[in-house]
Amino acid sequence: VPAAESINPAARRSVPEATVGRLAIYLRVIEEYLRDGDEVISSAELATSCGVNPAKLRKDVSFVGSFGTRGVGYDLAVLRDRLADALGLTETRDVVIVGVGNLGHALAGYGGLAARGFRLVGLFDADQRRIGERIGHVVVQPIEDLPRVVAAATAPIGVIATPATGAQSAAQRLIDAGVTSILNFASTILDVPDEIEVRKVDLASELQILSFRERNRGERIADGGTAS
Amino acid sequence: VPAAESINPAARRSVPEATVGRLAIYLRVIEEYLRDGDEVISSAELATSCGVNPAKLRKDVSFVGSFGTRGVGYDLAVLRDRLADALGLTETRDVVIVGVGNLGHALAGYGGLAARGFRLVGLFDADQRRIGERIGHVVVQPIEDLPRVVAAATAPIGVIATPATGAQSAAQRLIDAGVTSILNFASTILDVPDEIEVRKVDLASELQILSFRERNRGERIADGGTAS
DNA sequence: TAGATTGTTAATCGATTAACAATC
DNA sequence: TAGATTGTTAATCGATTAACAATC
Repeated sequence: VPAAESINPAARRSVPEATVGRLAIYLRVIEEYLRDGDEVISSAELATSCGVNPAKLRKDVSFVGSFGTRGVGYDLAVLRDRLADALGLTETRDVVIVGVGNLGHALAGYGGLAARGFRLVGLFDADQRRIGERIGHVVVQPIEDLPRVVAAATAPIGVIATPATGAQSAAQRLIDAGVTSILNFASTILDVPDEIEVRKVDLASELQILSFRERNRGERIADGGTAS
Repeated sequence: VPAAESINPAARRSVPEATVGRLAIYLRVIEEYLRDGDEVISSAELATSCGVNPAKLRKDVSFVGSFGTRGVGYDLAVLRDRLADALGLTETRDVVIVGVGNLGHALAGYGGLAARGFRLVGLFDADQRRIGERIGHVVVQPIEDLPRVVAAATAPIGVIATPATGAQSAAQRLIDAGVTSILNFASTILDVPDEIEVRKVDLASELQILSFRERNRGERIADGGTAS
């Protein structure tokens, strides 16, 4: 008897973190198949293209719903729409970037943002000399203008692309302005309140992990094999 | 009776993937404490600074060895040396970057590389117009020169910073040249042989994960809380 | 009906963490 | 000796995957 539990709305199964990341990958690969004119795909084929186990793919998709056809596969257009919906890509999300050095420039010019429903609404730098520069259709503003831009945007995500020394201060300014989700490219652990969501991308750490694996080749006992 | 197992060298416990990533973080934070002139630290304090559970930190460190002092803590200099050693940072690792657009520029100019024992030995681009440009002390070369540079380097890590359309071809060139570890910034799943190690950093995916979390605030049932 | 493939259950595997004996 | 903190065990938790009933 499954009982009460399934009635409680708070118990609705939340999508695991790892699954969310993979759904984004599935979505991108699905779009490639659609561009090629395909209409239906099996979990086996899609999983191969995404570099995952078919069972894992089906399980991941099942968190969003069940809209495949047994004996046939998934309708690619339906799958795309449902995943995009689940990932919140039907509405545009605003993004502000703090720090307009090399990395900030790269992020600001990254076409993938707009392609996936993100809109860059602000570029900020503490360095006077960078103020006024135009990147794409956005002009670099002084960091003091951050609160005004955040207030005008709808729940923007803050991206920190400053040097490590400026990262904590950038985070504080973002939080004070009302930002609750931060993507941190600086190699610093940010000290933030619990309710602020932070993700960290650390280039040097990624290289260190690769470096470690290389050194330990062969020492490994049957590992999971993170293929691409 | 623990027996034979502990004798078999292949059974030597390998360091888990997730642990390797955190060791790199611990190392960076330890270096900050050393700069401040500190000499000893408890797992509790270091764990707080790194945003992890003290038990997890001790467990992670124990994969590398046991060199703390009960009742006292860890000697910071010893801990740094052992972690750096375990992560293979005592010897310099060579790095080549394929694709010198905005992101390639950012990576080439990233000071954190040299600071953590990585040496940029080659910059390559398929676009004629970019050949010859000097970034730092490295000059951009035509992609055809890749094999020669890789052959001269010691097991370099290949970084792909091309647009998505050029990523698979870049990967193939790297592999043909003899590279076995690849860090992929392009938003494409690379099709590579099993023995090639690939890590993927996808900016848009990171934003999508943040975006998803934001949308589902409150729906979550007591989650792990990935603090900073 | 026979063949194929999903959706889901249950088993497995690995990672996190509480707890505590060891020991400084 | 008393207090502190490590190193490690064992329990918990969550994620992966094999397997198969459901069903097109």
